[in-house]
Amino acid sequence: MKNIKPTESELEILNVIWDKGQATVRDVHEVLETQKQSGYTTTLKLMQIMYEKGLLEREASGKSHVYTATIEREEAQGQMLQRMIDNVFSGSASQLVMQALGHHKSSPEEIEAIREYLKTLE
Amino acid sequence: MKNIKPTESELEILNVIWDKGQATVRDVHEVLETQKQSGYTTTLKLMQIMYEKGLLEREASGKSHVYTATIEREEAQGQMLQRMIDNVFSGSASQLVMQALGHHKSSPEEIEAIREYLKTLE
DNA sequence: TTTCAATTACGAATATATTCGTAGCAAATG
DNA sequence: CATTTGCTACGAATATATTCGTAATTGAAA
Repeated sequence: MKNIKPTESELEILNVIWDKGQATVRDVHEVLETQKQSGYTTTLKLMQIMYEKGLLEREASGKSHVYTATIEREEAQGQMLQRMIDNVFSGSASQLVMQALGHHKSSPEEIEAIREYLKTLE
Repeated sequence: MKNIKPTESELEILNVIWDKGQATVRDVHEVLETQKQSGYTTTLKLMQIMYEKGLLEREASGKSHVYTATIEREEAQGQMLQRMIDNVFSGSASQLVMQALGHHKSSPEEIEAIREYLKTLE
C-alpha cells in the first residue's frame, strides 16, 4: 500500500485528474486557470514532479502525455483523514466527526444519510 | 477572526501547549523529545517564529518565556477541518464524516455518542 | 562580585515547494 | 520545404520550512 502526502498544489491537480479520470497537462491547466492565475509550465513542472514521485502515471499520446492518478480518490482521502485524526484530533475519529457535524450545518438529508450509515456499521 | 495554518512542526508544538495550557520552550521540548529526536534550539526557534506569526503569545517569567496559544484548540480544529472539507472532500462535510466512520472502526460507545449527538442537531 | 548554568537571539545551512523562462522537438499548416 | 504551433524537458530563481551552532544575556549560586 502506497502512502502519499500530496502538497497543496499537488492536491489541486489530483482533484482535476480524479474528476476527469485522466487528463493532459493542458486539461489540468485549463481547470486550474479558472481557479487561480498560473503559468502553463508551472502545471507541467508540477505534474512531472508528481510523476517522478509516483503520484501519477502517464502514457504518451501523440506529442503529449495523458496522466492518471496512481491512487484512488477514496484511498487518498482516507489517508489524509487518518493523518488529520492522528495529528489534530489525538487519534479520535469520533471527535473529528462531531466537530465536523457541529461546525458545518448539514442538511436534514445529510444527517439522515449519516444516521442510515451508522446503522450499517453495527 | 484569526485564520491560522500551522505547519506540521508548529502543530506538534501547539498540541503540547493546548494540553498544558501554557508552556516554556523547555516544557515543549521535553515532550517533543519523547516523540522524535530534535535539538532544543530547534524548538526554541520554531516557537519564536510562531510568536512572530501570532500563533503564540508569551510572557517573561524569570529568565524564560511562558507561551500560550492565541487560538483555542477547537477553533483551530474547526479551521483545519474546513480546509480539508474544501480541498479534499469537495466541500461536503457529510462525505468526510462517512469516510471517517467507515475507515476507523469506531467502538459502539463512540457510535452511540455520535448518534446522540445527531439527535441534538435537529 | 565572580562564576556558572540555563535561556534567548541570531544567522546560516539544508530541504522542500512553487514558479516560470528558455530551449528543443515534433506535428500540423501554408 | 519552411514556418508556425504546441508540447516536453530542464535549469534556475524564489519562497517557505526545518534544523542547529554560536554568541549574548540573565538570573542564581558560590
